[in-house]
Amino acid sequence: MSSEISKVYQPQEVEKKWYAHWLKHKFYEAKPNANKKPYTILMPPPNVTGILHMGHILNNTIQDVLVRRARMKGFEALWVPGTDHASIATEAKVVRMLREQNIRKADLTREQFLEHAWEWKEKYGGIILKQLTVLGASCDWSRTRFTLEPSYYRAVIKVFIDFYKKGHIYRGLRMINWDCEAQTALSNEEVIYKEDGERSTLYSIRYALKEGDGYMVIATQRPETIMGDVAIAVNPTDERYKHLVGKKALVPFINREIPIIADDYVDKEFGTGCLKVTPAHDINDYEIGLRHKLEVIDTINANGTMSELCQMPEFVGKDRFEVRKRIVKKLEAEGFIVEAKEFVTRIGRSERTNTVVEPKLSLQWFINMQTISKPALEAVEQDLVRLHPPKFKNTYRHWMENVKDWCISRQLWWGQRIPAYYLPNGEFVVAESAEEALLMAQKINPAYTAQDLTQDQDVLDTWASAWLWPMAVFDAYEDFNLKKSDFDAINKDLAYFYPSDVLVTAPEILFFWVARMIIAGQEYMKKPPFQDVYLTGIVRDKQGRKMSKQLGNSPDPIDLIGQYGADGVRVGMLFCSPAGNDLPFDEKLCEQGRNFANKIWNAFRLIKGWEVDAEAKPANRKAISWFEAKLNQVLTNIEDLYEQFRLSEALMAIYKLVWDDFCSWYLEMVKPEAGEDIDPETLQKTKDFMETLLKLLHPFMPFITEEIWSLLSERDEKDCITVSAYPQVKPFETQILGQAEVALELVSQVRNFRSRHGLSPKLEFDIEILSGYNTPYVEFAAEIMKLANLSGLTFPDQKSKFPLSFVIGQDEFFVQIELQKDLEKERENLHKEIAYHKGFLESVLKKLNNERFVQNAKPEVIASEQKKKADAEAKIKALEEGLMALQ
RNA sequence: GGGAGCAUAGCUCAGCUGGUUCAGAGCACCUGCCUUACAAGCAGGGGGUCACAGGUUCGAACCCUGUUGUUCCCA
Repeated sequence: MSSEISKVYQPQEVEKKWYAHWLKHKFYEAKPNANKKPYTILMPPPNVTGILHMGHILNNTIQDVLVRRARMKGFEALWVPGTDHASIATEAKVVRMLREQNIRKADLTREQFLEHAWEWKEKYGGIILKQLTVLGASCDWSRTRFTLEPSYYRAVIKVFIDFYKKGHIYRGLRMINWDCEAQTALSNEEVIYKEDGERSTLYSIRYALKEGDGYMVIATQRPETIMGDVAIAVNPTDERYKHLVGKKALVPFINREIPIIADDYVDKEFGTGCLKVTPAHDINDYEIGLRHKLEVIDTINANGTMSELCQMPEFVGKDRFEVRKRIVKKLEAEGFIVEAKEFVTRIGRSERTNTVVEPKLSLQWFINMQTISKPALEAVEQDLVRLHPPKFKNTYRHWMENVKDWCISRQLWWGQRIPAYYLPNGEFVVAESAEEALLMAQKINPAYTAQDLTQDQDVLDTWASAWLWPMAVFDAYEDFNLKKSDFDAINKDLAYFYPSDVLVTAPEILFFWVARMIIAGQEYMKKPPFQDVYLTGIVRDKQGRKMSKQLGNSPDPIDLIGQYGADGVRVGMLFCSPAGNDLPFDEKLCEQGRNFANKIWNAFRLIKGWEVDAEAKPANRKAISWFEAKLNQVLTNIEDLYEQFRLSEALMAIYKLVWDDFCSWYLEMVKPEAGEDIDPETLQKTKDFMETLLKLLHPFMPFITEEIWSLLSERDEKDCITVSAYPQVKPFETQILGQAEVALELVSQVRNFRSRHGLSPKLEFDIEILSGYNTPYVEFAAEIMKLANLSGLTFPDQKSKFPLSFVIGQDEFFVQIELQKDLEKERENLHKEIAYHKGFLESVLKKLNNERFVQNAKPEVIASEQKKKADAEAKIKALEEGLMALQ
């Protein structure tokens, strides 16, 4: 035994050493190779603002497993890393940072602000990618991309222009979600609602009718918007108000005359059944307004304060929530309020700033999704893109069939600036550059100069750049010709690596990102950007809560890796993560991963410690043949599991193969007795097996496998497991597997027997076997004797005089040992067993005696029932005889 | 409010076209062991009315209906 090998596996130095080694030899850099098939994975680019959390660990471990396996299987495997500029999140971060330095964004020019933003990005933007190296990510770092770098910027702008020319992009007045704090529009997906709703007050307010003394009572939670009211709506079937439809009411305080209208949207049950219609401040009211051709009165400014249009000077310029408090008091004082009650409602808040989102009519840029989304829906429907697990197909279809236009403008500076240039006459032109825009403008009026043009102040939604990721990472758009709306050339990288093979991401961004990437891929490449989408679960804590910074319930992945090793954390993460299922994370899983690494380490130590006797004859051919068959059987299964993206099951299969079959059975079979040496053939075969197992393990546990690989034999420094050839399935003997199963069951039963009778494992004895089929016991006699510590196995013609026996199937085993104690207990056990089998026999007989069963069931089913009957009868007979012998 | 999914051992999940690969795996648990690869280990063991109620069938964890609970998506 080489004493310098530690008894416990110590991952820390090993991991650093090998990661550096891999990078040094550029093992993970890929380029088009005519002799190999490509295998591509594009990393979902993490936000530059983020730091590594458990979700990243899960997500990137899965990608790494897939790409490492593909690389070993001989593909030109490419994993492209990168980061996303995340416009809102990053801008918010930079604004906050500047505020701490007493700098206000409003005091900076656009250029000055962007300088700060870039500085921030350079400093903190790469943290996650750096952290991924600790996990062992086998990315091609030479291809690291950023969604705001120059060539990517150009791509986004080209696509905007191309879409505009094709008529897919328009500028329009729409009701959008407005973040009053960030002062920007939000997409629907950026508005979040608290799960259980939020408490609010529902006010019932009296509106006088124009004619007579009557009044109507409306219910609202936003009394500050009443000055924007343009109608009162009731349900057309509501008998209470039918007679009022067509009449007029008066808005409190300002006494504007508004019509009373009938609209299906109104819920008779909610509040009083009368709805005040405020098209400027509610999306549903806006739609009612459109149907009834009502005026829009916008009483709230972009920053959330009341505008002049509210006609109440005392409120102008005051925040809407403050105005709500004040106007309630005023309404109360003047007797307008009938009732105020608490209720639970859904309030939309900005994902980034948590401000209550204001529905706002605003001029924004939109992408019309109707037509362009069709090919993307079909791609999934026809399984050109397969979602894993497939249940997401429903969700996807539902979204795509009800897709809404996509608001892509954001009132921010950090991002790709919209390439629209406004002219003094109110028109605008869309162009790649200011110079080009001027030329276009001069076609409208030759007198225009550069000073007459103003570029749109807004930038594009981050997803409007991220959706080009599969193409832009290969610089596809550098060859895009706007004039003909097509590529002049498909560059080598793009031609070779597009489409990618698998996208691994979270279901939360199925629409945000995945769907839109498919749309863009179909639009420009006429091919979806990936074949399989593996949707991971959400990592939750033990109590089932989502892990988040606010809750502080997420362990720091870097600490975990320090504690359990990267391999241990990877394995722990994957143990509990079937695709699409949330995974309740428990540090214990990492512990299990670490323990597994240690087990592998010790198997290696055992083999490494063997002294070889060059003269010794091969002693373990049976064990070797068996393990070879077992290995191939499991490998077949593993391949199948990978095919179905059932990674945690594939890992479990390997885990059991290594721990149970290899360590607990095989190594125990071939292990030389203490002080003895091993024969050369067994040693060689065992090392080969170990290498094969290491290769199977490598995608999951890259570091320990590389370390052992290097220690197992003398190797050149480029001879690394990470670039070795993955094991291929070979045909295997099934017969020997069946025999071994029978033989190993006997070993277990002998151990069980010892345990039941309190016999030491060291006490040797003979076993007599009475079986109709001795082959398995004969073939594996040596292994059985070694593992069960028997002094002999014999096959007599008749029953033994020894009273202690046990039964497996139809086979009886007699233990050659005089045991006086515990006869009573033994009898009890036998009684129990007999009772069980009699019960079982009865249930079988019930079937066989049922005429309808015999008539209807398939012949093979009947045959199997008959075999069950025979087995049970034989077993009962044997057990009863055993019982007799004990009397 | 509309749609989709899920409910199997203490926990996390397998269980394909109904029938011994049908009640399984890993972890946890219990018992005995420091047996010179590994106590981060070895050997053995217990544990589930397959959410509930009906139905179809010779036969249901599996198919159908309803109920309850739960998760997600959309409004």
